[in-house]
Amino acid sequence: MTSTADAPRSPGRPRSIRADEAIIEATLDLLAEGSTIEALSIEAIATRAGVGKATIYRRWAGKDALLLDALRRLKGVMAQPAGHSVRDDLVLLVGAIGKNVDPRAAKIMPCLAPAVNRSADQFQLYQNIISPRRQLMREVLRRGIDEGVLRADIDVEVTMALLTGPMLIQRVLQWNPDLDEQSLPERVVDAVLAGIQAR
Amino acid sequence: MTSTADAPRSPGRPRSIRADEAIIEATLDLLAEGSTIEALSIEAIATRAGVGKATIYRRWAGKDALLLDALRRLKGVMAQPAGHSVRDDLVLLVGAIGKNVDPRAAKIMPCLAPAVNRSADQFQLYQNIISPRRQLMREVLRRGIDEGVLRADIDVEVTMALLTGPMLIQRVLQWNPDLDEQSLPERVVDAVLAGIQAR
DNA sequence: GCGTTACGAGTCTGACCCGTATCGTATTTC
DNA sequence: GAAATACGATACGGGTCAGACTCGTAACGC
Repeated sequence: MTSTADAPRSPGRPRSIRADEAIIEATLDLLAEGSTIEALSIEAIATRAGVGKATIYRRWAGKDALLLDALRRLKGVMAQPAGHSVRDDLVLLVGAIGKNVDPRAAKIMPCLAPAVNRSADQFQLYQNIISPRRQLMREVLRRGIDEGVLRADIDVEVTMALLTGPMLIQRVLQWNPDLDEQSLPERVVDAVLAGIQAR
Repeated sequence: MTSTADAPRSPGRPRSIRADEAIIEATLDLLAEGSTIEALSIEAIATRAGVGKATIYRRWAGKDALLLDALRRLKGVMAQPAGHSVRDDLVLLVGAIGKNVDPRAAKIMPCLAPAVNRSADQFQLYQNIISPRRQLMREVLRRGIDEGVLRADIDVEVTMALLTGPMLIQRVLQWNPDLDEQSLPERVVDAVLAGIQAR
């Protein structure tokens, strides 16, 4: 991002904040409506935002830079576990997967899958977004171990994948159309807690 | 697909099977090399296949139809569980996730994530590929219940998501770069079997 | 050999897009 | 009010691509 630096003082008309907002919003809207990342054109964004193309190029170097900013805007606030019950905290965190504050996020996420694997930048962006969330879950699991609610010999990293994976493939890929998405967090957490082996 | 119908008998030169193959192969190659679905152009495919554009349009109505056929070709043979140990069968099935006979499949799969959510056709194609695999896993789980190895009260559908999800997000999204992909199937299966709750 | 169809290669029109430049106008500082 | 910079709109050259088409040639049935 270039604008709103600590600017000593510049002459001339200042950049419109409304234009900034409109451009970002238009980008996210178009993505959420089904445009894929590369089908997204600056021209379409400008039209949608009611803005001249030059206004976009004045702020960002190109589509990639704009996308980076737009997606950053999307990640929103992380869910905050209450800290009482380990199970309830896990249900909260699992339920928050792929469910950002911004409802457009759910539609946009699948589009990122290809980008994540092809561009190191996008991969880093993705990791930057999810690694603090992983950390949050890691802490809850560690707390569970400390409190004796969870076994001490579990593999925390694998457990995180166990909790996250089912939710993610369901939200991003609609992996199994017969699975009820709403009750899934609870059922996943309880299944992981209990295990499936007869005993 | 249009060719190789039960054709009563047609005059003129028959369609070249080699061209059919070359076009499909070129399509898969280009996808595996990093082209996204929509960046893929008929022109590029024709050039890569050493084929005229008309030869492609003579067989398929457009890019979508061609892609549908190409991806169908990709799904390959399903892993076949041995049927001795439920755990070993599950490890085999989980290990086979996203690991098709065709090595290009792993590179291509992430590209499909956006398509799956935007086109009903692509969604159906995806479900057609994975639902028999889900069925295979379902049968193993049911067998485990019958044999008393697994508890009778488990939710089979959720358990499948539990086993599949972690592997899929790791292979498709590189969700957690620190997770060792090779040992993951075993660790996932064992964790799901045992559960994580202290007891 | 003749009609038919396919072949690879290439051409052509019409979209669409990028990134830059140039309008006339609006908003700011000095 | 003058200089500077922003604005939306639009035009531009350069590029890629879809699809339909045209070549001259090749392979088949009769």
